[in-house]
Amino acid sequence: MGRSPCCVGEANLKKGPWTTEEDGKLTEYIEKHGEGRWSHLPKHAGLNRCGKSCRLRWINYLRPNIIRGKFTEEEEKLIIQLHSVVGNKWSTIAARLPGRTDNEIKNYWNTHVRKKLLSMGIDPVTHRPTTNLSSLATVPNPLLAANLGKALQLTRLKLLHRLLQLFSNSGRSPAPTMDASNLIASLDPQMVDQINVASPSVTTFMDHSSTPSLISCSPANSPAEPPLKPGPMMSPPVEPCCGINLGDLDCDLSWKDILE
DNA sequence: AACAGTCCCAACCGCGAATTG
DNA sequence: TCAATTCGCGGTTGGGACTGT
Repeated sequence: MGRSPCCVGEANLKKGPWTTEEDGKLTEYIEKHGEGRWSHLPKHAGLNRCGKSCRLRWINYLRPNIIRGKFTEEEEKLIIQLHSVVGNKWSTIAARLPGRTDNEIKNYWNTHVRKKLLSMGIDPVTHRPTTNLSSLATVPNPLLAANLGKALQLTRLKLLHRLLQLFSNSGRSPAPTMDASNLIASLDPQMVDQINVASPSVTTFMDHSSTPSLISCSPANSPAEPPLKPGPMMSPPVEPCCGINLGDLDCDLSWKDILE
């Protein structure tokens, strides 16, 4: 059903950063009465704030046992691993990182991990090697950007070559993937000529207009804790396409494999 | 020192789910 | 059963801190 915006009609409610006095009032009230009934809390605690704002302040900042400061390597690894399973379910991820809040993890992801993965050529959404040049272009490192040109051309070529090998091995005509035609279009024409010598069917990609999605593999390892429900970012069970099990195909196409 | 650009994070917003009456 | 209310979540933003020129 949803609801109207929080605290609509409540005039003059304070917004913005909390003062130490407000923090004190909120902490004192919750220590006395416990969490919950957030909509009534501000009135009873003597705060001129929206209940929602109080809840957020408590959960993300005032609650005891909150760990503040830099994330450890172990935490970062765990976040990446969990994200690959559940996607942007920050609260689910936070539940497995004691002392960390969903907001903190979300911020950390958006400011650090995302960029780190992109700079490694990994799509932070799918956790797969990215072939999307626009996402690579967002990598802030100018050195990386400067070196991208030739390296990317080579990488695209290898990726295409590998795809073609897989398709030809299957005995089927190549069904273009989401980015295959874009890859071709972005290639240096001379390079396309070169791969045409080795794999004349490359340019047949260009004639296709349909664009099936690339497939993600299920994560190889999941936490030992109760099984996590994959989030919406995870691909549905892999369906055979053109008689090929694309799941297997995609698993075979690891980034390392492509580059080597 | 001054300014511009970028980074980072606390807090806000709006939505759907869950609960209540 | 259903509308109203409350809660919790994920996306987004504002502005202070930091860095480079």
